[in-house]
Amino acid sequence: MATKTHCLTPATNQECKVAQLTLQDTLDVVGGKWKLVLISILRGGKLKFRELSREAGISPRVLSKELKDLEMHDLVTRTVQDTRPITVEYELTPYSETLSDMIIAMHAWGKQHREKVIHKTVS
Amino acid sequence: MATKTHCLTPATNQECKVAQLTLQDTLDVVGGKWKLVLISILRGGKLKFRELSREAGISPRVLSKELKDLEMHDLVTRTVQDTRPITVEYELTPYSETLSDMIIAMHAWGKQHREKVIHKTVS
DNA sequence: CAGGATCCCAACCGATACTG
DNA sequence: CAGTATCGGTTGGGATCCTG
Repeated sequence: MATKTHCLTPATNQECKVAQLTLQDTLDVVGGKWKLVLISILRGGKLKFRELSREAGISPRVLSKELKDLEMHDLVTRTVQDTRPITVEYELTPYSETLSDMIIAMHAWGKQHREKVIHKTVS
Repeated sequence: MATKTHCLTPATNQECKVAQLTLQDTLDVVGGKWKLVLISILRGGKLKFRELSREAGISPRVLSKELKDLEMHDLVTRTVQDTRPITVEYELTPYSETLSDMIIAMHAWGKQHREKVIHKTVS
């Protein structure tokens, strides 16, 4: 095949494959319907389980799973408060800040895209 | 407000909600398992349906659906070639370039994250 | 309140076979 | 080759109830 492939950086097909896998790594960690939304919400500060559930509009069962995943990837911390009844606070880790560029880019794109769609619809 | 795009400091709940919806808009368009991978692959140049299927490791049925979605959002073009048998080429639109920042950020994060995980595992 | 257990439905997705 | 149709497995996720 014609190897005029041009990925993110000029590269061989091999490197293209690697780039693809790298992208998929990212999607494995923060892909899906909720993870980035939750992280985005937590950027506003720590929240309790229930608050988070309400903010995101996500059921407890799914939220619980998502938070476990995020915790496993060192993106959020889970802290049990010694109250009565107990409450649990979730907070972003310093490591989660590495996602900032991505989130900002996605947010910017969504905004831009919405405006484009509106233009198209109106015209 | 132009400086801080996120609700870190004193932002209203309203603005947080809007930010969340904007992020979800993006996820609606390019979220899921395949869309960004396909776009990433097509950055290497136009490809025929089968080539794309092989490159991504995606079944024809799913690929067909994904491409329709992408085409609908003006991210790829579908061009029928007058060959025998006919072939169809898929190519990124100029508009798809607006996703560059996002894809680059995601790629960079995946790379960085993999290295971090390796460190953790080794240590 | 946190979050696990259960039930159940819908979407997703892969494999394969088939048609133009 | 491009793409659809069919089937069947897997996953996602909402609702509800339940316990510590």
